[in-house]
Amino acid sequence: MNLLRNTEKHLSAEDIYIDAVRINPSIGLTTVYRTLDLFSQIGVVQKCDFGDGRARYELADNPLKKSHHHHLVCVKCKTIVDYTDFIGEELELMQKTEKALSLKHRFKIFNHTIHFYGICSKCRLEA
Amino acid sequence: MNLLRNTEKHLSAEDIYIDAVRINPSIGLTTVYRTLDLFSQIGVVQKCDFGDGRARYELADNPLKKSHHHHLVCVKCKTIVDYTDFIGEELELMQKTEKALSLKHRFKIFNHTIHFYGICSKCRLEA
DNA sequence: ATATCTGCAAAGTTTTTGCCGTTAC
DNA sequence: GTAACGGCAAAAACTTTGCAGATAT
Repeated sequence: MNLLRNTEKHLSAEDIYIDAVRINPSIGLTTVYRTLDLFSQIGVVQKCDFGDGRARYELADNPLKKSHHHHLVCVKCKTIVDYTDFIGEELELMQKTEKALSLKHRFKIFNHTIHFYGICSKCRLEA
Repeated sequence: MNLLRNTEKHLSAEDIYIDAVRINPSIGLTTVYRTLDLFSQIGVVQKCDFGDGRARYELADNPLKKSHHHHLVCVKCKTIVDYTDFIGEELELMQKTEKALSLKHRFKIFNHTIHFYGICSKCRLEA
């Protein structure tokens, strides 16, 4: 039961497990972790750690596709906002950097993430 | 006992705890976590999750300083390589993006990270 | 028949919480 | 005296592992 991770985005392993059980009620959480780990190692899925102790997963979009986006994280309440501003310019720089790093460190690179960290307006007022 | 996180970089909470105990043997791991959490919320320390289940911490350098760097992560063996290529160009783009995001989402942004994900040469050969 | 896949339960790790004594103002 | 800090032990949360049965080649 492998073909099901075309769901949404920012899903925790448990979210995915819940979805998966709806499709195949006999699936186990272990399998979800194993599959996710495999997928992230071959670059199909991007594992994201936002610092809340729970890993999130999303489809590893090709940076050329318009779904390509990055994240803005509130370090207090852990809210995650997706953004797509300046993605064109970002892509250019990232491709250049990726190329340089691939050569220099002999990595096969298949993805990248950008996180901005800050405090959202709600948390700033509450403090 | 707060003034001690001027150590090196990519330290796990436990690494820091071990260092801290050397300075003040009565300190507890809890305090390390509490202090680190506090520091990361005010932007003094950058909490980094590289996907190995253990959070790392490093001094949140001002992006203008030359210590500013980003990371290249092997998704297999979790090796982390620091890089500083194209940091000048990156900075320009990041500042522009940061400004746009601050306004649009009313965040107070104080840091950003860029991660490239791939497979290192060692792991590629072993597979 | 052999190798791979899977679920369950148990174990492991890392991080957080509750409680209470101590320190600071 | 009251509030903030800090440590210890216990708890919690997430993820991984061992094992045995099932599936596929």
